[in-house]
Amino acid sequence: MPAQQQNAGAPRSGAPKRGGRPAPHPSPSGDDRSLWATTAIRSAILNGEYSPGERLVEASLCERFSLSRFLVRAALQDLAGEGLVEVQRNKGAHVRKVSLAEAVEITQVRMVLEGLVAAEAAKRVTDAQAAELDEIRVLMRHAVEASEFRRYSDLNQRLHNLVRAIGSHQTAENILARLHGQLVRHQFAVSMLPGRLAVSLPQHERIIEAIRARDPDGAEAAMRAHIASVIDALHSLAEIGLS
Amino acid sequence: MPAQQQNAGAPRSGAPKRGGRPAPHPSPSGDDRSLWATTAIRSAILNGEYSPGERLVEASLCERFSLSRFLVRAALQDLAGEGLVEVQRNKGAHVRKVSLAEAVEITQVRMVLEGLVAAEAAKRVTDAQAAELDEIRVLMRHAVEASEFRRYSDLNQRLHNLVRAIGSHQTAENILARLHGQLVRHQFAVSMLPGRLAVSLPQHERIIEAIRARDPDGAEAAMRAHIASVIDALHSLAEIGLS
DNA sequence: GTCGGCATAAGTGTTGACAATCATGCTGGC
DNA sequence: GCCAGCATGATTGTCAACACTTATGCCGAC
Repeated sequence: MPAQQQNAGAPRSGAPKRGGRPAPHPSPSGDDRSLWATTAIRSAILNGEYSPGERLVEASLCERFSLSRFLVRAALQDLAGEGLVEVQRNKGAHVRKVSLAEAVEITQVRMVLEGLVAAEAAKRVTDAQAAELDEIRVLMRHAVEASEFRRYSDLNQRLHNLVRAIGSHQTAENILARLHGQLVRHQFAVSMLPGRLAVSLPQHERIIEAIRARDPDGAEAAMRAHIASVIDALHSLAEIGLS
Repeated sequence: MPAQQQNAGAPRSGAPKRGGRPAPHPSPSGDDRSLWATTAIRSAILNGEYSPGERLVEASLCERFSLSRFLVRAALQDLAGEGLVEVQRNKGAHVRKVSLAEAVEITQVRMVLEGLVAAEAAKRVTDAQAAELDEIRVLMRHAVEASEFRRYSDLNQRLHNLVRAIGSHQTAENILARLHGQLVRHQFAVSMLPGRLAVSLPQHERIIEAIRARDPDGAEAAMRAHIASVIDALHSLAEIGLS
């Protein structure tokens, strides 16, 4: 994925040398270390152990994860394909830094894709799945009443995952998974905006209702309306100055 | 530059199962062979020189493109990330075979993404771009009147490219480019269906009109309607038995 | 004849070393 | 003091050889 803007960035004030990384060794060996290497580095990035723009030196990664350089390189190439890191020839790999404008673009794409998936879900939903949707709705209401941010956020994730599962659209799911990784950071900020919870709940309820009613167009519209409001929230983040 | 590496690669016994590949050497050397390797193998696949499901043996590719195994492997991994090839551990790489069901999924995703891009295009179109759109419309009409399939197909491509350019949506464009590569074969078959030309023209005209009228919702709807009809065509391909 | 098991070939996975390139600090002249 | 140019260290790019896995064909037992 070509980045539109190269941040030729001056070395930021942040510490280039970190005292010490966690250095976890849950399974440094095994049958398929290639897959594990990619997974390990990916989750390190997603957990924020490497910040956006930070350089990923192959030798350091080798040491930290007890991997050969071969595997590290393969993993970095994979992650570059996922849009999580960016590699420049002879310059090495960096954690990709997504600007707010890019975050908006990504969310727009999410909007239309999740809309598609929601429509498919409305066509295919089974009674059991409908019941599970309803269960999530109830739990969400309780979470909002109790103002439990964390719980609501988990339910939000669970709802979107369930909708994707019901929709069973491999192609869309793959792309969504890729995009999701690229803006974990931004999404977190959005969910923290004041009043977001109360705005979000009725939108989610409308999505659930449309799918339960097996109304594809309604489900797509509801999903798009929901994510459109996330985009608005992103823009207001820009005004506040966070990103 | 460096001493030209000779690929001592494959001293195997007579292995050419095929009469012979074209074996083009337009630029076997240069400054960045890594990128060239990926490009070369990709276009070989897209040109149909390797058919879906066919195995891509590293040594053969080395010989054919005069590349080291290292570069071939890197290229295959890249193409796997693009969804053009599929690699199985210890089993090697194959040209990915997209089933008709997958082609439908991909086209559905294209539908919503191109819809998004069309809407953006309607918001941003300049007068000069509007004029170019109109030019394409005129040429399309002439092509249909003369029943010039090939010319119409080119114009179709040109129109979609122009819309993407106007829309300026990097994220959507990247995904669309990836998806496009995955179904060049199917798309060709669709455009050959009888009557496709006459059906397609008014749809394209509606897209052009909506963008020229700076009507985002109309543009999105028109684009979606157009690609939805391509999906119908794909289904009818299934009935005929082609794929 | 056919089926299981072994020997061998074909092909991929991985490694360590070396070359090329980029970043950095130093020297010397002005 | 400042800048060009070189020496040097750090980091990535590439290779050729080797290790491992999977496929293929042969052989003998039944």
